[in-house]
Amino acid sequence: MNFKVIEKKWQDYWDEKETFKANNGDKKKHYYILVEFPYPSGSGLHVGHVRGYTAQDAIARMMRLQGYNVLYPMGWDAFGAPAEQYAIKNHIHPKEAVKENIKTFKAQMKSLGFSFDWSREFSTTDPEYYKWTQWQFLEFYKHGMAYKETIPVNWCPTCKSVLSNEDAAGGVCERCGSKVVQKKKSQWMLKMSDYSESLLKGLDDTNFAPKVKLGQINWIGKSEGVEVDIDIVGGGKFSIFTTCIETIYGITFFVLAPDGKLIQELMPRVENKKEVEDYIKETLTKSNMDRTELNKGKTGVLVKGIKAINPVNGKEVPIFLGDFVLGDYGTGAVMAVPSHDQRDFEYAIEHNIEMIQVIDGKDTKEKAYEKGEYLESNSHLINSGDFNGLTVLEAKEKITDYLVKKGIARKTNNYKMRDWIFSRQRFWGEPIPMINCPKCGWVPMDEKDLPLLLPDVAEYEPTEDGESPLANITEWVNCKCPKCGGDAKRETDTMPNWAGSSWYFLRFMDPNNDKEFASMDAMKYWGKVDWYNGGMEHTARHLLYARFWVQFLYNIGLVPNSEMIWTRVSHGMVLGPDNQKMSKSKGNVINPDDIVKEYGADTLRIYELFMGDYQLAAPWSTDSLKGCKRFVDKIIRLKDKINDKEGFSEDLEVNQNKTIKKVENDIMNMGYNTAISSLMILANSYDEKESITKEDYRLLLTLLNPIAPHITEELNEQIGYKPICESAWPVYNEEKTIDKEFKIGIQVNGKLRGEILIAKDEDKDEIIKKALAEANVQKHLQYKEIVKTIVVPNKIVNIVAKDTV
RNA sequence: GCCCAAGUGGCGGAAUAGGUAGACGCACAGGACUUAAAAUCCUGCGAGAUUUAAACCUCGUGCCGGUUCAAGUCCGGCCUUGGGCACCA
Repeated sequence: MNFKVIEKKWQDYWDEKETFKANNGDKKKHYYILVEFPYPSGSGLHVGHVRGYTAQDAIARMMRLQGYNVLYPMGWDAFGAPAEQYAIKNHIHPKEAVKENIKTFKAQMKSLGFSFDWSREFSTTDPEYYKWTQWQFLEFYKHGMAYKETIPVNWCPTCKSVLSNEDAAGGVCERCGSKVVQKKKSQWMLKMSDYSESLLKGLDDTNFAPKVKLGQINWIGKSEGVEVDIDIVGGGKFSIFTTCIETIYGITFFVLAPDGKLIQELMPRVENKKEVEDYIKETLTKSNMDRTELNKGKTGVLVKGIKAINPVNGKEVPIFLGDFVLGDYGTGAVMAVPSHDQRDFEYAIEHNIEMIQVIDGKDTKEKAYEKGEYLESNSHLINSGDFNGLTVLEAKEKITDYLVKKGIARKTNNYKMRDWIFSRQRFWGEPIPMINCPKCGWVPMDEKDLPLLLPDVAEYEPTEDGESPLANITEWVNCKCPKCGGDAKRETDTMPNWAGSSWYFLRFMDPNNDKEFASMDAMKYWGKVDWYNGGMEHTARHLLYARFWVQFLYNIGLVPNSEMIWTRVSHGMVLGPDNQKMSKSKGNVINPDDIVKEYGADTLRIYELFMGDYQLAAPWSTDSLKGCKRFVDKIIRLKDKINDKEGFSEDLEVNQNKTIKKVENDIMNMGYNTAISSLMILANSYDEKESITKEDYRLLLTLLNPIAPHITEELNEQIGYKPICESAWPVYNEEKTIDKEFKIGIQVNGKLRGEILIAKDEDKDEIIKKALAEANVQKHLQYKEIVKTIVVPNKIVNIVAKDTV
């Protein structure tokens, strides 16, 4: 059988009949299945994409047969640096490059038979789409959620672009791998930090996989603590934030952030100005990553001439600068308690500072006695004035109360999550629709003028000084102020590629709407995305950005729910045959096109789901793939066994019912590999028989159809049925999923000593009688007295016996 | 350093709620069919002791201990690998 012909035939059939079109407002039960839309890179679809799409496709296809109105859409996340880099490298316009790449991707997806509703396809680079991304940005601006600020940002000298903290992870540019440096730049920011608590709480309204939720929680990084005012000897004060107020009596120094405002204010009083200024300068050359590198020395400098006062005991202690304290986290100043914080401990040793132990229970000469440890043992306070003898937990509360009453402290929460740096000095992004007027300042564009199109130019490489390529295009930059009508200039920065992907799942619900980004009716009809799948690498930031975006839209009344994604799961990577991450440099990349050509789409689909636990990484094995090909061949061969009997074969009934149940449950629980294995078992049981009925055969085809849709449709047609995609999913009978007779194990003292055949739900006494009659069981009971007999219904018998002597 | 996940045959991996460990597939070996090969079919396949053979027995799910009639699964303590976050106070 020629799979190339068959696959094409059915793909055309589905296209023609619009089999996978989802209808807004349909009275059927509805279900929204989403996979992350890809960035259409020049290298084409990856076998990793195929794994995720196939899994979601299996759910979509099965649920359609079960009578659901399923929305399974696909689109393109085509803005962003990689598209621009690719275009620069290959000397074509990014618009053209993206168009080409989308064509390739789409053809590849079609060749794999994914049941996407192509009528809803769009790209984030379509003006009809990014018009709404810009419109939403204006909403952020109008609600005070977007602002411009000059901040030190992560700067990639190679890409000549600013990167978000997230993009600069590891001190290295995510895109090109160059070392990231710090640079001051005026940037558009979104006030994401306002949503810290709400993004945390919102997780309760989702059904994300636990590890996904945890990823969100860790990223938000809430810590509850106390902010305390610290007086400076001779006037002035500053605040510190601590989560360990119980150790306040142990303060032996304070550390200020070298890049903070505080040290600048204190500078006139500093005695060793030169030393301090040098240290500040040195710090500013380092990225946050360098500064927070664990294994480096604890650099710092004593600020001479200024001392601070410990508010609980009036003790005067020195102030240091240390680059491990960051200016933009907390208050930019910390209290240091070397006896109870390892980092402070090392700093104290390095700079020869005294230590005071204030919690009992462990020696602190070699190593700090830290929070994790002392909280667990709930030790007592020492050297802490009136609070001596209290347990750590009591002290935490009492000391906080005391300071709050005194009016010098406040209970506060700190979050690691910062505002979202929303500017990119790039050509290939959504232009930010803001106008800078010399008279009126920043003025938002009138929304009726949206979309603000990217100019059609030949030059789109970044400028040397790091300004966006748009800055060079004067005819585009120069404009009139919407407010006063005077000469003004456009913002030349563009949005990050995270922007378009933060709301695309809303657009899929109503993709052709030219009045609004999506109608409330459409969003209410579909509700939340029922099932969202993507790579683990996107579960932290993309998901967080998208949730933030949605929560904001909800707060201004534009979407019906504060969370628009119900279940989020992630799949494991497909590794190369060498068990390493696939990469061109390692030469271990498998191209799905080659596999489709040689083995067919169905075989590839089966293999990608059969290769292992869906949520874990699995290495590619062409040998195993061949095994799946053999399975497909076996399915084809089974057709020759069809006899002319009506209905189902009686002796297959239990196995068939079992398999329907298992396939259904497994697909909904991401147990694709075991679903396939149970289908193999069913196929094997058919194969053992002399002949099977048409109905038997059709059942197997239907069950396999969500995973291998082409060949099953073809065989189904050949035996004279209407297409599976227009038929119903079989319903199993729970009663018939269990054999009438089966074997159970007999144990003596927990060790397996025999097997007996029992009837389903057989009488306990009868089972024991049978068990005791087994020769080997008797042998092991010799010279023993039976103490207890445990019968687990339909599972196992365990006879507990002890020696009679 | 912190957080998360995972460690089961030669390999990928199975094992609803603690109940016969190794399903299913791959690889390998032997056999059948064939002029031959491919394809297909049959048999074997965790380690070990014993035996003509089988039955049977012992050990076995990263390591050490525990709970239980019964542990891959639960508890305590480690080790290793992968991923995430990282001097976040």
